[in-house]
Formats: sequence, C-alpha cells, structure tokens
Amino acid sequence: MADGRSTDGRVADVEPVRRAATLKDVARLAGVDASTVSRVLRADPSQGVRDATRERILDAARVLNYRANAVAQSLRTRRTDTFAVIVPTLDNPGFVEVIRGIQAEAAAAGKLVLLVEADVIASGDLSLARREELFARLVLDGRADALIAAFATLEDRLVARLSDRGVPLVLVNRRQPGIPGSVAVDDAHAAQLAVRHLLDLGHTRIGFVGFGDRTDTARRREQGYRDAMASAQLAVDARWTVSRDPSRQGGLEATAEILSAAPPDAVPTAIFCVSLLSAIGALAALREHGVAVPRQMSVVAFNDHEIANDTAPPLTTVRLPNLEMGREAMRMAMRAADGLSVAQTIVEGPIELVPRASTAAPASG
Amino acid sequence: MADGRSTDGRVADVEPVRRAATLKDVARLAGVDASTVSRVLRADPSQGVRDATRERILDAARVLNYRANAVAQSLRTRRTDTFAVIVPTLDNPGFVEVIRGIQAEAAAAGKLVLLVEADVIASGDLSLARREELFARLVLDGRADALIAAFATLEDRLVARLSDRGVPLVLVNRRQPGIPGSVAVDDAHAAQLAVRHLLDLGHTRIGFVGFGDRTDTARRREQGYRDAMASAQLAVDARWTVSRDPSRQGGLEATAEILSAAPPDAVPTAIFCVSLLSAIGALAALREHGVAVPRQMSVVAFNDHEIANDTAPPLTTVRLPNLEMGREAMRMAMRAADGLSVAQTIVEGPIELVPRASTAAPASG
DNA sequence: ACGTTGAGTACGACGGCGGTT
DNA sequence: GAACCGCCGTCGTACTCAACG
Repeated sequence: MADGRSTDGRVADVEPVRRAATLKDVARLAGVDASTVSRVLRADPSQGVRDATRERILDAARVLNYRANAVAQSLRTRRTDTFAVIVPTLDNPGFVEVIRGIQAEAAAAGKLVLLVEADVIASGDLSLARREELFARLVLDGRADALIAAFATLEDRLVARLSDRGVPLVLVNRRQPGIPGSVAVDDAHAAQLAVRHLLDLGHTRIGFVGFGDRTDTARRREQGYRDAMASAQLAVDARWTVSRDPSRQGGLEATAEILSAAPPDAVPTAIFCVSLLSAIGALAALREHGVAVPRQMSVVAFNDHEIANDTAPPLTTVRLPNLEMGREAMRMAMRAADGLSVAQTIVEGPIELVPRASTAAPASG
Repeated sequence: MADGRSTDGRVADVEPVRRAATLKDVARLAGVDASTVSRVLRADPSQGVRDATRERILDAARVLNYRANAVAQSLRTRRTDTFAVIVPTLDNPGFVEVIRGIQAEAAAAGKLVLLVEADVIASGDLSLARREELFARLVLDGRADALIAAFATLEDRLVARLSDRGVPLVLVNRRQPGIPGSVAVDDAHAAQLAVRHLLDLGHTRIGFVGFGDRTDTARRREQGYRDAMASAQLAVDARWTVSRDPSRQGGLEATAEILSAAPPDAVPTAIFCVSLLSAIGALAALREHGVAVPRQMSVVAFNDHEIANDTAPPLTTVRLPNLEMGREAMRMAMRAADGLSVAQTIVEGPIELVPRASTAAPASG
C-alpha cells in the first residue's frame, strides 16, 4: 500500500493515480494565465512574451512534466497529425516498401500512421457497408487527417463514396476517375521492360500471370505485356494468359493451368508474372511439374525484393521505386489534409530490370 | 481562383465546405436536447427514452448523416480506442504475423492500430531521448490507450522509463523485470526442438547463429541451444557461435565467419539460425562458399514462413504461434488500458518442427 | 499607444443532477 | 413516483478580444 508516489499525507490517498498536468496546472504554478502558457509552449511568434515570464512558464512545465494533451489539441485545431493507411496485406514485400516510405516521410514531418491491413479485416463476411463503416471511422470520425489507400484492394465504389463524403484521399498505384490524388509508377513501361528482356533472349511464346482486370494497375501491366508482344509482332495465346490472386498460391495455380492447358508444342517458353509472390508460386509449380528453370522455362517477376536472390533459381525481376512511391503518397496526403489540390502523379525514380538466374535463352529446338 | 475555400471576401461563400453535423445539429432537428441525442445514439441502457423520441432522433441523425466526432469523445471519455504498436521492422515475416494477430483482435474489438516501424524512425541519428520522445507521443499525449512493444528493439531503459511514466505497456516475446505485461512463447523449448532435430539426425558439431544477448528472447534461444547440446553431452565450440543482426545480411556474415574461423576438421556439420532471415543468409553464404546443403551442412531456421518452401533448398524450420502471440498481446493491452492487472504470459499453441530439405544426416567420414 | 497578459469562449461529446409529467 | 428528458459543467487546448501596465 504506502507504495509510492502518494503526495504525502497521512493516509488519505487522494489522487491514487496522479493525473497528468494540464495547461492550467502549469499556469497556476507559474502564476500566469493558461492562455499565456499556451502561447509560450507553442512558441507562437505572433505574440510577444516577456523573457522572465517565459522562463517561469518553461520551468513550471518542466517541473510538472507537462505534456500537451494531443486529443484536446486535435479537438481545438481539427488536425490529428495522424494519417490512415490501408494496405491489402503485409505479406507482399512491395507493400512493405511502400509503407516504409510512408513512415519515413511521416516521421520526418512528425506525423503518425494508423495502419489497416484489409485482408485481416475482411476475413469474416463483412459486407461492403460494414467495411466502408470501418474505413470511414478512420477519417470521417476525425481520427486521421487523410487516407492513403495503397493499391487495389478497395472497390471503386467504396473509394468513390469515401471521396464523395469529403475524405482527403490518396490512391497508391491505382487511379480512378473522379479521384484526384494518386501516386503511381509507369506500370506499362515496367511490364514492357520485363517482356522485352524475354524477347531479347529470343523468346516468342511468352505467358502472362496477372491478377485480373478489376484494377487499373493490373490492366496497365497487362497492357504493357500486350504492347511489348505486339510491337514484336508476336501473337498472344489466350491459353497463356491467366489471372489469379497476386499470391504464391495464385501464381502456382496459374502456372499449373498454363502448363496443362496448352498442347505441349504450344506451351510458352517464358512466363511473366505480375507480382513477386506469384512468380515464386510459378517457380514452385514448375518444380512440381519437373520443368527446369531457366533451361525449359524462363520466369520474370514484377517487383523486386531481396528474397529474389534466394529462390531456386534466383528470380529475374523488375525493380520499382516503391519506397519513393510511399514517400510521395505521404507528402501528397499531407497536402490533401491541408485542403490543397493534389494531382495524379507518376513517381520518378528508376524502373529497372534486375537480371538473375531465372531467365535465359529458350532451349533450341 | 473562385475555387473554394478562400476565406475572403466579396463572394461571401458562407460554408464553403459543409461542416459535419454535431450532436447539437441532430438535437435541433429532432427538437430535443443534445444530451438526449447522446443517450440514444450510445444506446445507454441506464436511461430510458421514449420510443417516439428515439425514432425522431434516429431519423434526424440519419438525415444529417451524423457521425460522432471521435476526438471529442476521446477527450471526454479519456479513451481513444487506439493502440500503438512498435515493431523493429516489417521485413521480418515473424513480426508481420504478430501484427496480423494484433490487427485481427483489434478489429474484432473495434480498436485501431497505430503502427511504428522502429528501424525507419531510427534511421537518422536519433538520440535515446529523441526516440523516447517519439514513443512517448504515442501514449503519453493521449493518442493511444496502451503500447504494444513487439520484440526486442527498445532498450531496457527506454521501456522502463515509459512504464514508470505510467504507460500501459505490453511486451511481446520479451520480458523485463519490473514490467508486468508480456506475451512470449517458450523460446528455449523451441530452440531445443530445432537442435534436437539435428542431434537426432546424428550431428554432433552444431553451430549457432544468434543475435546477441541484449534481449532475453535472444538469451532464451541461445540457452535452449546450449541446454540441448549439454543434455546430449556435446561441447559447444566458441568458434561456432556467432551473433549478428537477425537479417539476411547478418546470417550471411555470421555463417561466413563460422566457416572461416574453425579449422576444416572442426567446422560444424549443421547450423541453427535463430531467425528465418539469418537462415536465408546462411544458405546464401554456404552457396558462395560452395558448401552443399544439406549434404555438407544442415541448416535449421527459427520461425517458419511460406517462403521457406522456396529457398534453395527449402528450409527446415521451427514454427511458432506468432499469430496467437499477437492476439494475446492485443487482448492484454486492452486489459492494461482498462487498468486491469496483466501478467507475464506464455502463449499456448503449438511449437513444431517443420522438416524440409535443408537438414539431413551428416556426411559420413 | 505599445507590448504583455488575462478573461472568455469554442471545439463536440458525455454525464450528473434535478425538474416535468 | 417512476419514466423521461433538459440544463449545465467538464474534458484540455487554442485563440480572439480587451484591459492592463
């Protein structure tokens, strides 16, 4: 019992848990008004305060270990200095890099990040309305100053509704008509880079493992693939192009489908996978089917990561400026929160092929 | 120009952006007092409200699209329903699983998660004081109800100071004297499982790639290794035990050191790596040095992940209940936020060896 | 009339208390 | 005399305005 910090007194343990000091407490101790304390502590430049007064206040604040209550500040200023970020999953290394860029920029600006991993939330049978409700809580209820929606998880309708309700919103690697703020890379160009690498090696039958056409990211990547094929005057066999989740499992299934669907002489000699994880799944499928990589089949992945060095064989990839995309998204979100206008942006920063051991010239014959 | 929210003048754009409706607005529309609205909207059971009144209020709220302002609520109730989570890095798949568990539990309870990735913050030369300041902002300023510190990033001193300042705190996979709340797994047992697998295969010279002794997690894992060796009456050569960052790079360096430090006849025939990433680095080092896995060297990793199927060769691992650890951490954090007592907990849930291709009997001779 | 400072109120919701029916 | 419901103070800070010297 008489454990500790009870401010004395015989017993009468008034104040069991010492309340944090407030502006008023500091004011009382310094012998000034709370508003003066506020001015000093915020270093409000528009207001002069006598040095002696300032000193007294600073001392008092130090003595009381004063910390401004962020919630009260937010209520008053209508800013939380917090930004909500929605990603589909943290399993995908690409998202992790984006988040890292977001956090770096946030930390530099003294902002905090509220993270929501959509696939965790979505497990369970949440209806659209219910999910919208969840996301709405983030910004509409005043918990965050803006929302960064990374990638393609959210339905267009949901995004549009949030935007309509006045939520400052930045889309990452995704665009949508009517939504002004977005940060993306040149997906089509990146995809072309990958496919051209295969073309340069001499491949003519190149398969495609995508993730559908519901998002413009996916569409742009597929378009890049098709354009590269077209400009090499090569046909695209529908049996070579399959869409699945951008996960290991998805890539595995898609690749198995490609292998089984086409007659042996029409099987592609290379596959372009539109996500790193699906490429890893493709390698697994090829292994299961006894197809040697790269001798019998080359594989290129979209999105680089350290782990690409450690797969069997190491994966040739296209590296994207994910970190920079995250940084730019955060900067844009801060502007959006300030009511400034935002635009659809393509991130500069290098997009480059990282050649490793999963690609080679096709077996002759 | 006449674009929007210019505060100015002539045009007299009263209410350029429509303000969100407040309790008072709803009250006015429904013809009741704000407090009654509050009661109805919170479905306060201790207070009766006539059905007709309730209906009117509900209608009014619907019409105005009313949403309670979370900041104002927090100020009044002193709860933010937000929990801060600190992880060292999202690169480590183990942390990701923990976070997923945290988020799942949080979502189920209607809580939000503020995520801080410490290595992002720490880049740059932040002093201890400055980092503490950053973490303090999370809870001390009232932005979060409790803090979940996942794993071993934070210095003991920092943790102790936060705890002393009254921050409800839960440590994940880490304990510290004086800090009541923690969630961990039986690391020593898990490590023994790994080492015993190697012993069972016939290995007697087993190396250890750890990550130092600054955290009790690391110490417990090393202890498990040493205990397993001791109970098999095997010696541990100091040249076989190396500590580095639990990253790919760290594992790579540590393994290279083990390979070069010992005379050829004293090199271990197996290595136990205390993190998944360092095991992946170990594989890379062994590849560089031309050591065949598992023929010449077996490797076991601590912490399982899907990617262990895709390394060359696939990694034998010990799977831990990371998800459950995250869930329990979140539940404990909620209790801590309520001022309830918390304890040092060992998570139930299976710890099991996942045998893959990176382990085999040592080469005879 | 100038630099300093205090008083007062708004931010939006909660909740105790007391007054009506 | 319960059942309903309104009044008002409170949470902690920011900021306008006026008053002080």
